[in-house]
Amino acid sequence: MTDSTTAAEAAAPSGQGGASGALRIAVLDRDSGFIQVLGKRMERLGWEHRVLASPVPPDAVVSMRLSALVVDLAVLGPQAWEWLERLCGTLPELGMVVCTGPSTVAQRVRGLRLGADDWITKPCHPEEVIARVQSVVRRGRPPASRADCKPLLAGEVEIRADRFQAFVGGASLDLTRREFELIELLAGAEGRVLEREEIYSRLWGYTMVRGDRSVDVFVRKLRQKLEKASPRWRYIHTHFGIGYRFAAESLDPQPAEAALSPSGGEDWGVGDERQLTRSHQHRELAADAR
Amino acid sequence: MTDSTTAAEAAAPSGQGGASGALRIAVLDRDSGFIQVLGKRMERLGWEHRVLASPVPPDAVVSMRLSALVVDLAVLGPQAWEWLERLCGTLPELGMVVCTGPSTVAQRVRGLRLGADDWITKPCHPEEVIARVQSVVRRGRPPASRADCKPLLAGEVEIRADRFQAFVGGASLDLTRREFELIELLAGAEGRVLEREEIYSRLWGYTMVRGDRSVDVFVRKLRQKLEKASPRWRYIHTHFGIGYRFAAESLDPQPAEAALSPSGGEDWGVGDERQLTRSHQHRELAADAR
DNA sequence: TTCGTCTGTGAAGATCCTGTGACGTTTTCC
DNA sequence: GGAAAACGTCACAGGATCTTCACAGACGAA
Repeated sequence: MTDSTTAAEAAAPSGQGGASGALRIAVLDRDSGFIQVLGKRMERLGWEHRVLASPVPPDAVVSMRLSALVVDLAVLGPQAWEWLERLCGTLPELGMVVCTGPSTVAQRVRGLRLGADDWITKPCHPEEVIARVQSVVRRGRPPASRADCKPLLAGEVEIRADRFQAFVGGASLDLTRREFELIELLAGAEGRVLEREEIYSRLWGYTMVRGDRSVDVFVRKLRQKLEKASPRWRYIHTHFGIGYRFAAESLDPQPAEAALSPSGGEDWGVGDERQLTRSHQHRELAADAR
Repeated sequence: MTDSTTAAEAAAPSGQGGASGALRIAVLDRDSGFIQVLGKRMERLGWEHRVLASPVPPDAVVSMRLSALVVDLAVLGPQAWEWLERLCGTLPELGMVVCTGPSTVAQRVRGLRLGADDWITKPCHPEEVIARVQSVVRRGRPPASRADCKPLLAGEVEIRADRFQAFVGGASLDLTRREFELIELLAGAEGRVLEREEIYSRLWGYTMVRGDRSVDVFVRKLRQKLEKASPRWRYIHTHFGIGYRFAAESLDPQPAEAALSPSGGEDWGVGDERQLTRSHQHRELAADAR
C-alpha cells in the first residue's frame, strides 16, 4: 500500500470523525514538502492522518472512515472529475477539499458542483488548508453534542444518548454500538418512516449498495432485544418496500393512554395514530409477531 | 431598512431553505456591480435573495431565516471579527461565505476559525460564488429528506409524505409503495390532467410501452381504497383518451363548499377549472356515479 | 345505432422484499 | 496470543406487491 498511518484509531462514533476534536484525514498528493508540513501540523492537532500517493478506488476510501479528504486533482490525472464525482456520490458526508494548482473558474465551479466542499489554490499556506478542513468538517457535523440532549422516551423504553444505551425499567438493553445508533436514529424520527437507504447512509456514512441486508439484520437484533425487555410493546414497524418506522404501540387493549404516553414533543396527534392505524396494526402486528 | 427583497416569502420550513432547491440568501456588500450580477444569477436559479448594505444585528439575521449569507468584511469595518463571531455563534446552521478583497493567510484562517464556512477573495467570478454558496448549503443541510414537507390535503384525505401514507379521518389507507407514489403524484398536480405516459414515466422511471395497463390497475386499487375510506367523495377522475386528474369532489348535494374545501394554500385557479371542465364533468360524474 | 378503441375489473403468476438462522471475519478485551 | 463479542454477508422460505392477461363495459366517431 502506498500509505502510512499515524495515531490510534479513535472509535469514530458514526463513521465520521469522533465527537471530540479528533479527525481522520487523508491527503492525496505527491508534493512531499506540502505533505510533510501538513502532516506535522495535523499531528500536532492530534488528528489521525494518512497520505495517499495514488488514486484510490472509492471503496477503499469508504473503508478508511475519514472525516475529510484533501486531494490534489493533478494526482488523479485525466479521470479526476469522474473520480471526484463517484466519490462524492458514494460518501456525501465526507468532507472533500480540493487543493490543487492554478485552475480556471469553470474548473473550480465544476469541482464544487460535483460535490467538493472547498477548493484551495496552490501554492497555499498549510494553516489555511487546516482551517478550511476544520470548517468543512465543522459544517458537516450536526452541532449538538450528544451529551446534552435529554433522554428519549417511547413506550417503556428510555434512550439515553449520553450512555449509548437504551433502558427498560432501569435495565439496560445491552445494545451494541450499531444497535444503539439504529434505535437512536429511528426514535429520533419517531413517527416518520425512514427508508433503508437513508438509515444506511446515516449509520454507515456512505450510500447503500443494492441488496445490502445490514439494516434488516440490525433491525431484527434490535427487535429481539426490545421484545425481550418489553414484550407488551411493539416499537419498530416495517413499511414494505420502503423502510422502518419507530413508534411505541402497546399490545394491551387500551393501556390508560396517559400512563405511558411518549415524550410530549411535537407529535401530530399520537392519539389519532392509535386509532387510525388500527387496520394497519393488524398487518404490522401480524408481520411483527411471527 | 437598508434592504430590498425579491420573491414572495416562502414559509421556509426549517429555517433552512425549503426542501426543494430554493434557497434564501442575503448578500451584505456595497459593490453595486457585484451585487447586481450576483442577484441576477440567483434570480435565475429561483433563489430568494436580499441585499443588505450595512451591518445587521445578529438578531435581525436570525429572523431572516436564511440558508446562507455572503458578506464582504469591508462593509463591517473594524468590528468585522466580532460581528462574524457573534453571528456564527448565534446561527451555527447558517452558511457563512466571506467574499472580500485581498487578505492575509492569517485573516482567512481567523475568519474560518470564527465560523465562516468559506472565504472567497475578490475579485472573483459570480459563478464561483454561487457554486461555493451551493456547496456550503449542501454540506450544512441534511441530505434533504422528504420529511419536512407539509401534508397535502384534499377532501377528507391527508397525504403525508413523511409516512408514505394517506389518511382519512386519521385512519391509514394502507397504501403500498406504488399506490402511494401514484396518489402523491396525482395530488401534487391537483387539478391538472396527467397523461398515462407521464404518470408511468414519473413512477416507473422509464417510458411506457404501448398497451401497458399498469397505471390503470393502480388507479383502480387507489380508487378502491379511497372509496372504502371516504365513500362520499370522488378523487380520481378519468379523462378518456388522455389520463387521470386528481380533484376532491364531494358527492353530497352542496356541502357548504367552505366547510370542507381543501387546503387553503396557493390555488391554481380552482374557479377556472370548475368552468372549463364543465362539459367534461358531466361525463365524469356520469361515469363516477355508476 | 354500430364499430373500433379505450377503460374498469378480477384473478393468476411472476417478481420482489423481508425475516431469519447460520457462518466467516474483524474488533475488542483479557 | 486467545476467547468473546460484534459485525457483515449469505441463502432460504414465506409473504407482499407488481405485472400481465382476458374479458366486459364505456366512450366517441361515423
